[in-house]
Amino acid sequence: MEQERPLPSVVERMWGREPVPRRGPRPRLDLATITTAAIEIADAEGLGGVSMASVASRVGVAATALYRYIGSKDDLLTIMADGVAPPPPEPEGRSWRDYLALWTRIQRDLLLEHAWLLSVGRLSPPLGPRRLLWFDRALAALDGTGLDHGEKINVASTLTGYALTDAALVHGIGGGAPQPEEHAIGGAAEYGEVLAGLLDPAAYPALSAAMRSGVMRGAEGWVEDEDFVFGLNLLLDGIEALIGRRASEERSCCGEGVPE
Amino acid sequence: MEQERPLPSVVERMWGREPVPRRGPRPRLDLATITTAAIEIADAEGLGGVSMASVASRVGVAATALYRYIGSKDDLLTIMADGVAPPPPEPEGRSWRDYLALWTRIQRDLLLEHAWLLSVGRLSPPLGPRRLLWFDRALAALDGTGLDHGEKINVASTLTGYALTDAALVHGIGGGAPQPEEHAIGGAAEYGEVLAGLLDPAAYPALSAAMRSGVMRGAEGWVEDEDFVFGLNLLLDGIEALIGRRASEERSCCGEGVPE
DNA sequence: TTAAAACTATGAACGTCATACACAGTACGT
DNA sequence: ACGTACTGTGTATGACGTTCATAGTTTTAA
Repeated sequence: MEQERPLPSVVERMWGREPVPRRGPRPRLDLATITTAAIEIADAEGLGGVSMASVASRVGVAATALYRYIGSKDDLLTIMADGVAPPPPEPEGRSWRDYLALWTRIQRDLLLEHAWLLSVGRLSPPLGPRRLLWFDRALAALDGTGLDHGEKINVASTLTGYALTDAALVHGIGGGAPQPEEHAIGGAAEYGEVLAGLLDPAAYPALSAAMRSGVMRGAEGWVEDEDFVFGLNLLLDGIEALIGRRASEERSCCGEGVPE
Repeated sequence: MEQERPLPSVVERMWGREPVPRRGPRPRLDLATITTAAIEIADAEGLGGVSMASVASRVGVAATALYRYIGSKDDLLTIMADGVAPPPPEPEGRSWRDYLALWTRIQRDLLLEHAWLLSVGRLSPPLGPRRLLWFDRALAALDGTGLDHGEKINVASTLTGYALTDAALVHGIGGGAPQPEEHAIGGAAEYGEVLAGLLDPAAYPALSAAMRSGVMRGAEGWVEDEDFVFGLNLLLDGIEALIGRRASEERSCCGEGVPE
C-alpha cells in the first residue's frame, strides 16, 4: 500500500521528492526559493503581479528556466498556496474548543494577510505537507470527544471554510489591509449606503430595511472581529452540542464500540 | 439620499440602468444576451472557454463590439455571477429553519451546477439585483426571531459561505458532475488512498489514522449530501441556540426595545 | 585523460488573449 | 436633407504562458 499510485508530479515536488540529478551542472534554484519569491511578489502586488517572467527575474534567471522546477504556472500557484502556511499551533493543553477557535482565527488572519490566497486555494482539496499538518492538528484536537473520523473531518472542513468565507467577506468589503486595488467599494459603511440608495424597498423589503437601519455604519464595527467571533461561536456551539449528543449516546447504548 | 454616489458603471448596467441611446443605429445586443451566452459557454467549457472572442462569436459580433456593453472582462464575470442566480424561493409558510436549509441547499446546488462560479464569486460582496434578492429573502425569513439586523446579516453571510465551502469541497474532490477537467484526484476514495500512502504517521498521526480507517472509502459516501446536511445542521443548531437566547433576554429584561 | 552522457539555463518563436483606436456605416433629430 | 451620435469592424499592440532547439556545464565511464 505504498504510493503505488503515480502522484501528480506537483505533489511529489511539494513533498520534497524532487528527483536529485546526479549528472550535469548543479541546479541554481530549488522549489523553496521560487516559491518564496512568488509569494513575496503576490504579497506586494497581488496575484496580478505574479507572472513567470516576474518570478524568474526576481530569482535571477530567465522565465523559461522555471519550467525545470515546476510543470506550469498552475502548479506554482498550488505550491504557493501550501507554502504560505506556517506551522500550526499545537493542541496540547488546550480544550478542543479553545484550540479550534485559535486554529480558525489564525487561518483567517493568514488569508487576510495574503489576500491573493482567496483567488487560489479554492479548487482541489489540500495535498501539500503544510496544509495537511493543519488538518492533522484539528483532528488531533478533537481526540477524546467521541466524534468519529468522518465527523472530525467534517468539523475541520467546515471551520476552514468559515475562515475562508469570513476572510473573503472582510477583504471584499474593504475591511482588511487597505490595498490600493480596483475595488470601488471602500468599507462597510459605504457598502451599506450604496445598497440603501440602490434598493427598491418594495422588492427588497428586508434587506432595504436593514441597510437603512444603519447597521453598516459602525465604521470598523461591522465585518470585524466581533462578527468573526459571532459566526465562529455559532459553529462551535453546534459542534459542542454534537459532542454532547455523542457522549450521551455512548454512555447509554454500547459499552464498547469503535468510536474511532 | 438618492444615489448621490456615482456607482461603478457595471453596477448601473446590472440594474438595467444602461443609457438608452436616442440616436444612431439600434444596438444589436443587450446585456442579457451577452451574459447568457457567456454563461452557456462557461457551463459547457468552464471559465477557460470564456474569452471575449468566444462570447462575441457566439452572439454573432466581433470581439471588440462587446466593449460597447461592458467595461472589461472582469465586469462580464461580475455580471455573470449575478446572472446565474434564479429567483429565490419565498419564505412564506415555512419556519426560518426549514427555509434557510432550503435556501442554503439551493445555493450549493447552483454552485455545483455552475462550478465556474467557484472561481469567480469570491471577491467583493454582491451588488447585483439577483443575489441581493436572495439575501433579502434570508433576512425576511429571520423576521420575528428576535435577532437584530446585524445578526441576521451575519447569519445569512455565514450560510452563504457554507454553501460555497461545501460546493468547493465537493467539486474539488470530484464528487460533483464528472467534468473532464485537469483534476488528478477523482473521488473521495482515491483522495483518501493517496493521503494514506503519502503521510508519515509520526508527523501526521491523527490525519493518517483517519485516512487509514477507511472513512473515505464510502464511494459516494463522503462529501455527499449527508455531509452537507451535517455541517448545515451544525450551523442551524447554533443559530437556533442564539435565537433562543435572544428570546429569553427579551422576555426578561426590557418590555419594549428596538429589536429591529 | 578523454569522451560520452546527463542535465542546466537561454533566447527566439508561437499562439492566445484583453484591450485601444481609428474608421465606416446607420438611424434619429432637426 | 444634413449633421450628429452612436454602432460594429479591422487592425494593432503588448503581455503572457509555454515549446523547442541550442549552447554550456558537470559528472560518469572508458
